[in-house]
Order: sequence, then structure tokens, then C-alpha cells
Amino acid sequence: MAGQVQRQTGIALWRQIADRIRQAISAGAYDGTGMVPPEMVLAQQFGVNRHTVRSALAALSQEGIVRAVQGRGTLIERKERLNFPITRRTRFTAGIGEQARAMRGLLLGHGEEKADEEVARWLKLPPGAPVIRMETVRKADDRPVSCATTWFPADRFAGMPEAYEKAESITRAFAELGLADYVRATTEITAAHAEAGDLAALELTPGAIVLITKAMNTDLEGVPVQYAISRFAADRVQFTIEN
Amino acid sequence: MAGQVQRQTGIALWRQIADRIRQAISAGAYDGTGMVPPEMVLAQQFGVNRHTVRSALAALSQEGIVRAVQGRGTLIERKERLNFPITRRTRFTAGIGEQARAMRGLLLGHGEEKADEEVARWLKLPPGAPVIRMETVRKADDRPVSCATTWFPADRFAGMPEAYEKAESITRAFAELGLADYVRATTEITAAHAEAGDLAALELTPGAIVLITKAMNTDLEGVPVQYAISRFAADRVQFTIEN
DNA sequence: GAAAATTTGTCCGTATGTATT
DNA sequence: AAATACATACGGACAAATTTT
Repeated sequence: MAGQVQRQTGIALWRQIADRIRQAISAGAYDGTGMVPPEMVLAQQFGVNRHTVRSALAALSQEGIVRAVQGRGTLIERKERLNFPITRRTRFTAGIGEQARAMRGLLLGHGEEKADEEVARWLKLPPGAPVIRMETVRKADDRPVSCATTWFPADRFAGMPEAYEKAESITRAFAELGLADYVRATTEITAAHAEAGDLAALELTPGAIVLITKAMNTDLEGVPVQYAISRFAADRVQFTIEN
Repeated sequence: MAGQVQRQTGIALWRQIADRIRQAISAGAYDGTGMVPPEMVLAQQFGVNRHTVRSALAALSQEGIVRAVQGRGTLIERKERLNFPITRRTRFTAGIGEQARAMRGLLLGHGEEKADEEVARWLKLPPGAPVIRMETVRKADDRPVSCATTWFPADRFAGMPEAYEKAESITRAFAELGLADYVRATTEITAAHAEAGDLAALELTPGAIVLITKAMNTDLEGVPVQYAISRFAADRVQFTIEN
């Protein structure tokens, strides 16, 4: 883990160091011992005072990534990433397979509204057309993985929020509303820092990264049935695209 | 642009605001006027003092993204975010089309080495097989977009570094070495904070996010010809997957 | 063209956070 | 634990340039 930290960039040194250690952990840099190097060693590596390293480790401890034990050192509590294949048949629940036991989708809120320019464009509706909006969070074994804002054409899927709340899955909710199958048409992927609302929903700490997907699903005739903006906790997932 | 900024996270408010405005610009939020809202309006939106907004705009001005004119407002100079379609025929240089004038790939370094476990698995070679490694940075109109570490089977593409240095493109370098066509087989996408080396190569500041792709290309017979780990400056790009 | 309103630029001072010693 | 230095953030006031009335 070479390279010094930089000062006066708007990012506190303790945060830069926390980010670097978090990354090193997920890259498996300390797999040999299962521990982070001693604070004095880290301080020397990064060229900072030991107090600053302690601030960084305190933040990581708060996130549950490490656990400091007096007299022994700072132990790593490791977690694996879930893999999400993005294909024509992308499903949230399936595809996870043996990576987690239980996948659940929870409805945080919903409402009917008029499609703004962006939603209308993706759903191929006239601007102002009625749409159902849902706010959801999805969990793997009770660990939050992503939260999403998703829209459906209101005339076709009026009962969506109730169906989703019962089924805890878009696929099963669609089935209940008479749509037996659907396909992923387009996915856009970006990344950014998580906003306040998502931090809470995903149980993240400030500064955490989210992978953002904008995705559109259609029925088998190619008619858009869903547009969703999903935010995935970046350190818990990866996407794969098979061509 | 909803969502307040967060205090005492180790990330300065001006930095959070700069990131949000940069993102809003690249999303086309201010396309109507070609200008950022007045400082006082932004200050109210984010719930901070005008001086803090000014710090954020000063950073964006430094990056060349906006230009402030006394009495008029803050003009948008450059919209970032290039779109990279990820398809079976993913190319870095092409696909960009009219988004930038000149796409160049620069060779930072190279060498021959033995494939480690990961590289061998992706290239479907026996571990320890000789491979060519190249470190590259790719620029759109002289602005760095991504940097990559990429491996090729050494027996088949011994002249790769020299060919790439001359052609400034993987596609053209392959062509020169007798491989007329190739296809993208698999892409993995994650996100993380940029590491020190990449910060420098991509002209980013600490705390910046990179989208990381691990990609494997094959020839038309399905034989792996390249494995690459690329880091894209997250606020300059987005990926799209069309199914 | 003149006056008013808007918007960015600069200065002062104070309080708090960050990092070192 | 305490003292020091610097960065960050706020609040107010006014100047300078531009646009609107």
C-alpha cells in the first residue's frame, strides 16, 4: 500500500487512510494474519501521526470492518461481495443463487405521480402520464444490499405496491399482476458518494460509495414495464456482464 | 438536486458540494441556461454559507468545468461524463464517437512476467505462463479518462507494447499483430476510492471514486487474447449495457 | 442613458475541526 | 493531556461588473 496521503484536498487525512485500509482489506492485503498492521507501522507507511491512524481505525471499527483488541491488535471482520449478473434476464432475487440464503425486497413507500421528463423518456410515455413510484430496499440475509426508486405505468400496474409488499419481489409481483415474463432492455451504470437517505437505508457511513444503475425492463413485446434507479452499496456487490 | 450535505464526516462541505454540482452538470441539470445557479441559491439549496459554495465553485473552476464572471454568473465550460457502451464489440476508442475529438492511449510501462493465479484463470493459461503486462492511461481530448493494467499471452503477442505505443489503441495494435477482430467475453464492474497511483495518472484528488472493470477479450474462436483491469474516473464516465 | 437589481469578488472577524508535537 | 498551527465554515459588509427595468 504505497503512496502518501495528500493534505488540504477537502478530504481529512483520517478519512483517506480509512478508505485506503478498507480497500486493502477487501483486496486481501492482510489475509495472511487476518489483522491490520500495528498503528505505529501504519502511521509510518502513510507519513502521519499515530493519532491520525487511530481516527481512521475508529471509523472502520464503527463500520464493523475491524475490531481493535487491546494488547493483540486490530482484527479484520471479513465480508464477501455479492455478484449480480446483468443479462437480458436480470433478476434481483435469482442469480444470487447460493451466495445468500434469503433475498427480500421491502417497500419503504409509494405513491402515484405524473411522469417527469426522465421517467417518461425511459418508459416511452408522454410526459405527465400517470406512473406508480415505489421506494424499496433489498436485503440479502438481512444485510441491506441496495435501495431503489422505481416507476411503473399506472394504467397497467395499479396494484404494484400492494403486490410487491406481499411478494417481496418484482418478478413475483409482476406475475401476480398478469405479467408472466419480462426482460432487461438497458442498464446504465455510474458511481457516486451515497446521499443521506441512502446511507440510512443501506446502513452505511458517510462517504460510502454507491454503484448507481438506471435500468429499464420491457415485456416480451418490447413495451417498457419498469424503470428503476437503484443504489448498491459498492463494497458489498459487483456486477458482471457476459456477452 | 435534493439531499443535504453532511457535516463532520471527514469530507469537507465544499468538497461534497463540488462533487454534487459536477455531477449535476454532467447529468445536464443546467442545460437550459448553460449556467450554474447563483451562489446564494446554491447556498440555500445545500444549507450552507455562500462562502462554502464559493470554495466548491473555485475547485470546479480550477478543474476547468466552470468559469465565474462577475455580474453575470458562473458559466459551464465543459460537460464531463463520456458514455461507454459495453457490448460484445466493446472498443475504447470507437463507441465514443462524437463525444470527444481525440481518443488516445498512452503506454506508461510494460514488462514480461509469469501469470499469477488471477491472470491465468482469466486468460485460461496454466499458472506461471509467460504474459506481457502493460500499464496504460487513456485520454479523451487530453483529459485522462481511465488507466488500465492489461495482460496478453506472451507467446502470441510479444510485440504488443511496441505496437500499442505506436498505434495508441488496442484495436489497431492487435490488427498490426495479425488479429483483425476480437470480442468482449466478460466484464466485471465494481467501484472504490482511487488509489494513490491512479489519483496521479487520472489527475484526481483523494476521495475520488473509480469505476473498476475487469474485462476479458477473446478472438473469434473464443480463445482469450487480453485481460484488463481498468479504473475509470467515476465522475467522467458512465457505462451502458444494451441487452 | 440612468437607476435599480442581480451576481460575483474581496475584506474583516469568529468559532470549530484537524493534525502535529 | 495540553499547546500550537492551520484548514474549514460561518456571518456580515461592501466593491465591482453585468443585466434588467
